[in-house]
Amino acid sequence: MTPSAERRRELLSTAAEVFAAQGYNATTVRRIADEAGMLAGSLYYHFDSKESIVDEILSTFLNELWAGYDEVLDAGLGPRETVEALVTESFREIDRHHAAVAIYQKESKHLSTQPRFGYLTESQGRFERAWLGTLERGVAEGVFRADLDVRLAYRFLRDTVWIAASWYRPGGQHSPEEIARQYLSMVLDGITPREEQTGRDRTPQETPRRP
Amino acid sequence: MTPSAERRRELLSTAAEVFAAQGYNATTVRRIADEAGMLAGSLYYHFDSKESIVDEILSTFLNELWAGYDEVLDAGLGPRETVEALVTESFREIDRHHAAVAIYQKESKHLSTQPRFGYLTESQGRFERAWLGTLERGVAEGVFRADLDVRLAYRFLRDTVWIAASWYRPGGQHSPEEIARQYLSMVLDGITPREEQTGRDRTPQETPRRP
Amino acid sequence: MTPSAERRRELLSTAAEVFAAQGYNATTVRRIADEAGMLAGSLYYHFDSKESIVDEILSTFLNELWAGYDEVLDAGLGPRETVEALVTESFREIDRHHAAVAIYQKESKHLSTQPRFGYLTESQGRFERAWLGTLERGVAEGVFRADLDVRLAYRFLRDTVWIAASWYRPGGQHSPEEIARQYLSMVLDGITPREEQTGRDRTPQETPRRP
Amino acid sequence: MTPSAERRRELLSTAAEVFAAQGYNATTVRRIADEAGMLAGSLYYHFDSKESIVDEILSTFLNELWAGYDEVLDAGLGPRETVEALVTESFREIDRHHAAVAIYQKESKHLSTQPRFGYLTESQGRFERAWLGTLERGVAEGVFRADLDVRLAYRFLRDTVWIAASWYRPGGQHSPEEIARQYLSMVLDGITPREEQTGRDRTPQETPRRP
DNA sequence: AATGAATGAGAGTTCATTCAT
DNA sequence: GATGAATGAACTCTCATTCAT
Repeated sequence: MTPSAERRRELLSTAAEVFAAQGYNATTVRRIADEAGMLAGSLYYHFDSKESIVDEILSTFLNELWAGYDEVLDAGLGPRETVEALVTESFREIDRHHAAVAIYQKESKHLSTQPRFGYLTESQGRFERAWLGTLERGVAEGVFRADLDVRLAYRFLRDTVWIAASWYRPGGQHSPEEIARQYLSMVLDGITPREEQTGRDRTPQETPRRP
Repeated sequence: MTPSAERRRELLSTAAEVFAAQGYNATTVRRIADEAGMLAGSLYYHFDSKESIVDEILSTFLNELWAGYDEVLDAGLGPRETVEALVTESFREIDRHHAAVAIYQKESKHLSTQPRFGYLTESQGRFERAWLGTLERGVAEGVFRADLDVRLAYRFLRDTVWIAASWYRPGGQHSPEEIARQYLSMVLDGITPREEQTGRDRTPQETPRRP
Repeated sequence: MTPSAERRRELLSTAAEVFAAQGYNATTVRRIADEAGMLAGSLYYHFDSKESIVDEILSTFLNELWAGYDEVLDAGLGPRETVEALVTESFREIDRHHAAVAIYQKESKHLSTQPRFGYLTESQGRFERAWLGTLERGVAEGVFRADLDVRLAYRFLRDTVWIAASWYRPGGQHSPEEIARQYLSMVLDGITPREEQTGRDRTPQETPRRP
Repeated sequence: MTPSAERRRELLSTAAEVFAAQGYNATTVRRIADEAGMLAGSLYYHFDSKESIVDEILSTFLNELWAGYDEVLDAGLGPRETVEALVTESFREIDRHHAAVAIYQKESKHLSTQPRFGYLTESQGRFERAWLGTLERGVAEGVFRADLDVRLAYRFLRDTVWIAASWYRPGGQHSPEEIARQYLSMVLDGITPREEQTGRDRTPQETPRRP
């Protein structure tokens, strides 16, 4: 990585942190520059515009996210295992890119109205297809409840996972895998006890962290 | 209701709609005024500032919300029934004040840093106590799973419900009670089938709409 | 005086008080209306504009002022007695119209640039001629010091008198005549003792208040 | 002096000129910017607000003024000489900072109500103590007339001197020292001739300009 | 006579952006 | 690579004024 690219990455990381904390609109480019130890004008040596900064933050994040997702989706897992793997992968992304995820969560609806951010809408579509497909397959195979409103369940799962970015802080007491397991146990089995439940064999297994 | 108060309510409703759609910061008072069919300056005959508009939107909403919540919390219900009633009440509030809820969801973190919006923080505290208490009681009584991480479950339930305001549109095909029932069935029983499940008696009953 | 004219006079008095206290520009017509117990718009039933309010305040004041001044100037007094009478008359005007005087003092320079307030400039001219003439006559007659820079002395006297409006409050411990006597003693005799001074016969006599 | 500080000084000087000519409230920042050859927004690169501009103008002026006054007050002069030196110093300040003095004269009453301008009130207090003390000392020592109402004389001297800023223009035919001499001769000896007056020895001497 | 609601011009201020140095 | 100074559009808000009632 060239030194220039390294600086760029630093700046993007700083900007993401500020955007996540204050919101895109409420964040001034001056504030970002302050945080990076330079003057507002100097940022324009590195980036075209404020917009192109979020753009790069979000697209970088989504590229990585889909690399992980596609690996899961192409692995030929069953519906339940797919759900478990997608959720776990999501919490890992929150762990690694929590600022980008928070921005994505808060601003994507607003930003996606602009052509430049068309990929947000596109990504949302892939998202929807992946989840809906998995859920429908699970219902068909009897792995998920027959009376499930899959569209509602899709929104439920989607929101449930990403909203965690609003409170999750990396380095806390729970690893992303731990949080994923807890979430999955609630979503898959519910918060009320299952009488016949033996525990171990129904609770989602820990997915090993990839190297 | 005096015509003046009626006009005020109309304007607040218009403003709430715009705030919810575009975000507080991204919304100009000109836009609100446009939508209300007047000039930007004219808004200031009715309100002190843009801030006092959101303030009134949010505090009105929270007052109504807590009226409903308190009724539930004071009813002496069991933990499971309390959760059901709170979730149902929440979806009703989303139905009635979907714009206010969306604003609350998106902006309260940011706004609550200002003293004027201290009641947001306060409300969040009451919220947390009500939910945590109910969950803990449920675990103690064996109504909820013993291995539940209640703090995590609290966040899960809280966010899961409110985030629905971001996609819920009143007058759609599902009534708030219907959506609440579906959500509750996922949260309480999970999305995987329960072998011994008799269905009817474990699925949350429809809570009758209050007159 | 018709009741309408009476109300008008009240409003003008109220307005003058506020203008004097806060300055013309800094005073909002709403503030005046508040003070008068009505709404801002209602003032426009009585007056054409904010400007016409000051206009009426100032022109009324100046008319009365010049009535008094002209009486003095036409009385055929000597220069010293003329100065004494003008100063005394001025302090009486400050006593009666202290608000108008304060406005005149603070705003006339600014207002007189507008054609509508041409009479302010005109009045200032008459003022200057009256004072300068009196001073020159006094110097010629040996009543005032021969080395006097009359233009400087004119400004000195003019400012010295009117500036008192900025701190004078009617009903205080000194009557206008008393203040006039003190001022005149400073201006005419200076603040250092005159060796041969017998006091009584050199201190300006109290001018009897007109009925 | 750095070029930046120099620019700042220029802008302050321009602003002071406009404030003095039109009054603080009546002056728009657009007008100041015009006069400075820039756009309104550009002023905010140099200053926080319109208020902070007057603030800097007034506080800079008062600092310099009190430097001069304190030198006089600490010099151990007699009361008459102190009055002469203070008046002379004042006219020099009017000469150097005529715009700031005019602003001080017109706006300080209004501005001093704000906490930020508390130093105006404070300065007025020091002013009062300095003048009153000197006058009282003079009366006690027999240098000033025994029948002097010192509070009245204080106001008289204070206002008389500063009001001159409203008409004084630097570079006119009279030097500040010349005007001070004339003023002092009126104030100390009065405008009527003193029979026994020897002239030279009682007229205030020209105070040499400090290097 | 007065109200209530609005107008519209313009105020102070913010901020993304530019560019010569 | 970064600075310092500026731009210009847009923003929130103020206020004198209007007018139907």
